[in-house]
Amino acid sequence: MSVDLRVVKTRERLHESLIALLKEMPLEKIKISVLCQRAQINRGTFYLHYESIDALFADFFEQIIADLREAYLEPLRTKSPLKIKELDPKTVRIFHHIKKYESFYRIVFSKNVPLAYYYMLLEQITLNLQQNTKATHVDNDYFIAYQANAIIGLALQWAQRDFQETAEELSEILVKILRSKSE
Amino acid sequence: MSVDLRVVKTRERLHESLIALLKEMPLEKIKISVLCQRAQINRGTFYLHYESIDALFADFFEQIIADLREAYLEPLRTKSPLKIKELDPKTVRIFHHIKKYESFYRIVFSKNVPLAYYYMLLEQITLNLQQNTKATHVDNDYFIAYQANAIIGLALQWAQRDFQETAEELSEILVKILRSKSE
DNA sequence: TCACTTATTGAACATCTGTTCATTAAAAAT
DNA sequence: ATTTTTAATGAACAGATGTTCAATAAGTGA
Repeated sequence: MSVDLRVVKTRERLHESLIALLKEMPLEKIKISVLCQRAQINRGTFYLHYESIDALFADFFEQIIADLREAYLEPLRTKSPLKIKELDPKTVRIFHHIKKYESFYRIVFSKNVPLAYYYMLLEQITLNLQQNTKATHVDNDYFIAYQANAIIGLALQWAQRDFQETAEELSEILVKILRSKSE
Repeated sequence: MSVDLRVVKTRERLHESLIALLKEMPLEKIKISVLCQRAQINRGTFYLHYESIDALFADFFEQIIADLREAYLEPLRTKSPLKIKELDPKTVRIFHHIKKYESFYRIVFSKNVPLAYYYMLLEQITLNLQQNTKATHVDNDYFIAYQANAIIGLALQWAQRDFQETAEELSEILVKILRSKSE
């Protein structure tokens, strides 16, 4: 009753093939036909599993987002919800996460890629913020959206600088910004 | 030495054709072949002007961004740079701008569209913020990136709510958020 | 092990893409 | 008004897409 082994193998081969090709060319240049050739998979079979290269990549990114979800749970074991004034840069996990998967986030943040990946990341950060903050504002959804996008904004800027700074430095910048407003 | 009339006409027809088709189907479903058929333009001619449907749309969006640039200059005629504490919701123009071009921003914020449009909007908001704020932070670029993306974040949330609120309400929410941090 | 279920295959098809090139025709320059 | 310039055309091409369908073979379950 579990998943058919053939399905598992096919998806595995497609995944491996994508990773291999990503080392040779940008995501948008990868053709389904070439991917399948490499993976030794019939092109028609590809469409039984994914509708596009982007959907295949989204499958990967889903796993990465899952890792972010778990990373966020870590600092919350100590105390929750966090208050800005007590916020220690060391409890901020997001930038370490991004650095860990830097090669993926270079793609996720690249111009020719669909906005869908941005939304996937945004959704997870939003969920994390919702759990960590009390609903103090009347317009809480907007407040959360503001914060979540602002954090991604730092990540975008970081990417634009080719990830020169360390994750710790980014965390400190975030904390500094958050504190600078409650002076 | 001005632009050849034929070029102007061709681009005009392509623009009109795109607008017409956007009323029938989402951007990503518009085929170059169909667009050219409608515009009575040879398909090869399309490629003399644009490399893709996305590039054609970007051409439109460029004009819209230009309108945003001008709209931002308006409240600055009174006093500059603005300070948060004096910030009046009526001086915030961004949400009126988005509401004005709502049908375009529904596309710009949609999942299957390239991130490039987001960056175009981000760049303009960033430029506007850079002009309106003094460089108080050491990490000023990050601070600006934080603010600019946060504002777009409000717009994204607004779009997700199908633009139910008025532009004034969004402006007030922004001002409220900015003030709530300097209490 | 054998019968069953179903994922994968290969071939074929219409459509769309991106490009080339000689020809035509529209606009600019004189 | 005529020449010159160059944008637009139409045809043709290889390659990629997305889909269908009967045949095959791999995996499941008894």
